[in-house]
Amino acid sequence: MPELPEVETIRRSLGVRVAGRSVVDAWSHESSKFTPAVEVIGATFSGADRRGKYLLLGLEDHRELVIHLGMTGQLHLAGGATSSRLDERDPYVRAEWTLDGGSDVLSFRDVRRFGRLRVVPSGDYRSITTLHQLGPEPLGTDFAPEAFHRALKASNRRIKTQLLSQKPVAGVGNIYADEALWQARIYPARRSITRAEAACLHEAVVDVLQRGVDNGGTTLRDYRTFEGGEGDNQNHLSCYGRAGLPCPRCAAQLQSRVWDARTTTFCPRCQPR
DNA sequence: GTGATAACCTGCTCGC
DNA sequence: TGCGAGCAGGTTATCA
Repeated sequence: MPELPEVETIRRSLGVRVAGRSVVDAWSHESSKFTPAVEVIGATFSGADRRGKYLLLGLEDHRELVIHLGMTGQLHLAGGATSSRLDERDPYVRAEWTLDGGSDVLSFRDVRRFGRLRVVPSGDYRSITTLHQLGPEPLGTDFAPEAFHRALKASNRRIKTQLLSQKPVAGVGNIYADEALWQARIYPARRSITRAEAACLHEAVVDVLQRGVDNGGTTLRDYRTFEGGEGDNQNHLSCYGRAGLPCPRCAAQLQSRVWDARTTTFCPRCQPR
């Protein structure tokens, strides 16, 4: 499932491929999650940016095409204009944009339809609540340990649930939350942490996300890079998805539990209550 | 305002 | 072999 490293990996490839290209035609699935795709017909892409897990495709008419990949979203640029025949279209493609020249098609494929598209005025995210209220970028200079601790203290929810809320910090999903909490030795269901623990978690969040970016993202099932390849970070995970296996740090058996409808893997010895 | 929970969605795995 | 149940999880809506 695309989290910050996966979206960033896609952004880096996508930006250089679509900048300066105009959209001459578009198609969308009938769901209102995807119909905004056709609003960009006639516009020209200016580049690709990212906030948290949101991909922001700038348009030269001062708008942005905001893409959330959800659980299974994939973006792909294909040559050869293969999209015109409805009966030949991949049944899981939810939107397509035909670029100038007519031979290149940018497609958004999303098997489980958890993804969504939106077109907004540049920088105006008020209509997208989560994006509007998004916490600081973890790999940017605004993400500071003190503010992170204050944000975590502001709520009584479980620490992991708070990380997934995107408010204390942007871009963390289930995989990197488990990895960061394991690295920081913090029990995921804790409802408060000390300043020192928050500083440790801050460092772990930055570390696991940067490692994810460096490894091209984590491919467990659906995630693919813009070129269609797999990431490599799944080969570097210490905790997520390893329930029943020995902890790489202390060899205790990693455990799995469900909190707030999210499966969480943790080490009962390294991450005590 | 806050926290918890259900719903959305479909492929895959597992047990019978 | 085939079928049904359960699971995966990011975001949004709803309820207490």
